[in-house]
Amino acid sequence: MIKVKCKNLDVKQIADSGQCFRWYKIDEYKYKIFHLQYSVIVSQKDDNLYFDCSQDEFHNVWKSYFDLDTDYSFIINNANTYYDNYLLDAISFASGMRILRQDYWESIVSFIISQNNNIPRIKKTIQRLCELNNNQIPSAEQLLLLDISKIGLGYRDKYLKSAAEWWISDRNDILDIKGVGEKVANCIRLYGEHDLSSCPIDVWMKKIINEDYKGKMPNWIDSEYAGVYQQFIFYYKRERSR
DNA sequence: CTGCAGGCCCTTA
DNA sequence: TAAGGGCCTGCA
Repeated sequence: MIKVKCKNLDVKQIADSGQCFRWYKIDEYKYKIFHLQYSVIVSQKDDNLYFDCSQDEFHNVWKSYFDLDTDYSFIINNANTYYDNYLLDAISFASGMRILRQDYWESIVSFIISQNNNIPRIKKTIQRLCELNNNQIPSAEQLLLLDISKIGLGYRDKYLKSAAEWWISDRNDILDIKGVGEKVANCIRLYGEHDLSSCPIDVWMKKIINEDYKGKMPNWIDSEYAGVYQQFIFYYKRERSR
């Protein structure tokens, strides 16, 4: 068991932020998390995180996954320069939010599935997809060989096949994938490439812009941390609307 | 029963 | 920076 002290990290906030779909809640502040070929049980008490894995695995895998080398207090302080009270309220509400460094291919698969979909079904579908492949996200090559027509993907099944073909043909513009538009592309850039300036504008963000920003784009939208600020606000809005 | 959930594709104008 | 209908599925 590894114990790590972490500032600006709240596993519950991350788990409920809609960026990851393979976290399984075991208990309050305790989750089983799958990433690549690894899985770990993580629990949190105050600023301490407990990882049920070896020192080596923590340093090679989970430290990076949780983005522990990024200084979120800097990103949070930088928000003061925008004089945006809604953003500052969201940050104080969700100061443990982080952008995980998820696998690029898994992000492509996950966020294609997420389109026009709800989180419980996204999670269920991804789990069934993994069950077809020894409880791991199938690689592009494996995906092309699998029958994915009966796991509840709906019309998105052909988009996943398109993504697999795109991957194998070694292209690089994700917008060439059928089923990837601007919103999904920005999710892939933010969560899969850790491009913190990418800011997915989904129906919730549109609602926030309309209701809380009077229809005007926030002035931090072109910031190098726009994706992180979006994550604070998205979580804040959704939690308060429950 | 309808409506809808963190969109995108495709047709049409 | 065009607009809008259709789309799989599960759940309220």
